[in-house]
Amino acid sequence: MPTSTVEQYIKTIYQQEERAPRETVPMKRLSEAMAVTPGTATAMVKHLASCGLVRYTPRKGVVLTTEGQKLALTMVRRHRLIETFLERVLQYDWSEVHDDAERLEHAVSDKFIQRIDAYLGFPATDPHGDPIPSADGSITRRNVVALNKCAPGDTVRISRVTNEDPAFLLLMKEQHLVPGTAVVVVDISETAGTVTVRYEDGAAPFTLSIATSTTIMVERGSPETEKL
Amino acid sequence: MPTSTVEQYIKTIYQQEERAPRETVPMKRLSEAMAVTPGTATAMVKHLASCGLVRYTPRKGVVLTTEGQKLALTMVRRHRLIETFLERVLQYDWSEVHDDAERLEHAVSDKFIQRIDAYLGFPATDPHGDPIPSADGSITRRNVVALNKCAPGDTVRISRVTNEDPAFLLLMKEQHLVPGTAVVVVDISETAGTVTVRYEDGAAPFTLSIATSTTIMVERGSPETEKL
DNA sequence: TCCTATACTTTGAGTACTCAAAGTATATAT
DNA sequence: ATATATACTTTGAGTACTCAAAGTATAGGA
Repeated sequence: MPTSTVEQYIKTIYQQEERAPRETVPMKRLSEAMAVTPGTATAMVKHLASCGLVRYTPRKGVVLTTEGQKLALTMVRRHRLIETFLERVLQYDWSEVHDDAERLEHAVSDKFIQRIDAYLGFPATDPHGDPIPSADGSITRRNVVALNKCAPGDTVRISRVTNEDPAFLLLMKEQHLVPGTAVVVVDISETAGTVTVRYEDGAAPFTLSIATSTTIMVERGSPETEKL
Repeated sequence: MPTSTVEQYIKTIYQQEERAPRETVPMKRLSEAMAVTPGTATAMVKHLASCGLVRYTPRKGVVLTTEGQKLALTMVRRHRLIETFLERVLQYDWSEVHDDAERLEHAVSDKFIQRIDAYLGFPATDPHGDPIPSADGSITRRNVVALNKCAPGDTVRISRVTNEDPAFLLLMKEQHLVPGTAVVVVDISETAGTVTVRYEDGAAPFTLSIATSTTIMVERGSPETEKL
């Protein structure tokens, strides 16, 4: 039985690997993501290696083993199902779900997760559009790009919002920039560092920084095109 | 912020005080209830006293302070609301709810509890008939007696089942001996050590031991009488 | 009154984390 | 080739628990 601290480290390493695939995760990034000192991260990583959850190369970094990936996907599944449950059933706003899910995911049983999965009708994604791994650990990755990688004129549909900042999520909801919404890219200005989008229904256009737009993942192609 | 270990000790002391009111809880009972060695209980109790949660008299025992009672009632409220939620929403059997609730109660936020309370329609009791303390810590105690304290011929309604053994709870459900059910006491035999009850609808009577019958709390008076 | 069983406390040590601070390796710039 | 910044590791110590085992107080029986 892994402790909840171990679960949290493994999940964090998974998220760091996701952000930069095919690279080892260095101690600096891990310790910052876990909000601990580098020495603590080193000590923990040695322990994780002795448990067979990661492969650790001193002064290089760490990668998850197959077993580590399995545990990570279990935790991601728990986290995302709990987030979905909090939003859909207990009326949390999508900006509020993260912290509570972070604490609950280490306390729930497999039975609890199975039951909320069934209660929610086996959802494919959480409120942020993140895919929910299945019980056997498989995860479907959709073909998405960051909003800032689109070209002016593109019609795109918002698929995921990976930024967890509650204030940002609140703003996004106000502007209806949530998974499922279709928008047209009006302008991307490297000079101003901004991205402007407009809505198909003709509402006032909205501008955000390129930095934050990297956290908005979209599917290319208008909804109409896909229907063909 | 109390740790979940502290929360668990306080809740356990509360339950022991409930079982024998107006007495201090000795270390032996506490250490057994917590499944730790007596030395561990002594050390912890000193810590709880230094936090102002209990009053501790060496070699006598421990009593909750007002602050300790407040924390205990918070934990009892959480536990019972979670149990109710697991049974009513996630389709757990009442014999299964305890263990999951025991782990979740230390991980949930106040907001989570508020939302569950509202979602369930502010229930007064949990699946075992135990009263759920309100958010301000008040608890309504109904006037109940143990089944073995009744007299043959009494018509009683089951109010609480304080035995947590899953096998026992499963049997009780099979026999419809759950909170709300009205039964007539047929016979109490001190010699045989048994209590026999029959159902008002004429189903076959059921016999259980006096020892287990002490965990079944009932209200005296037939439902008809109460309607007057 | 003394004796003994029992309950209780104390002590020393171990686990699973954490940090601060000192020491070491490495990439890069000069 | 050497210096330096940075990343990283090691060490020593602290917190919050836990147990085993040794020592102490107390109630009740002889």
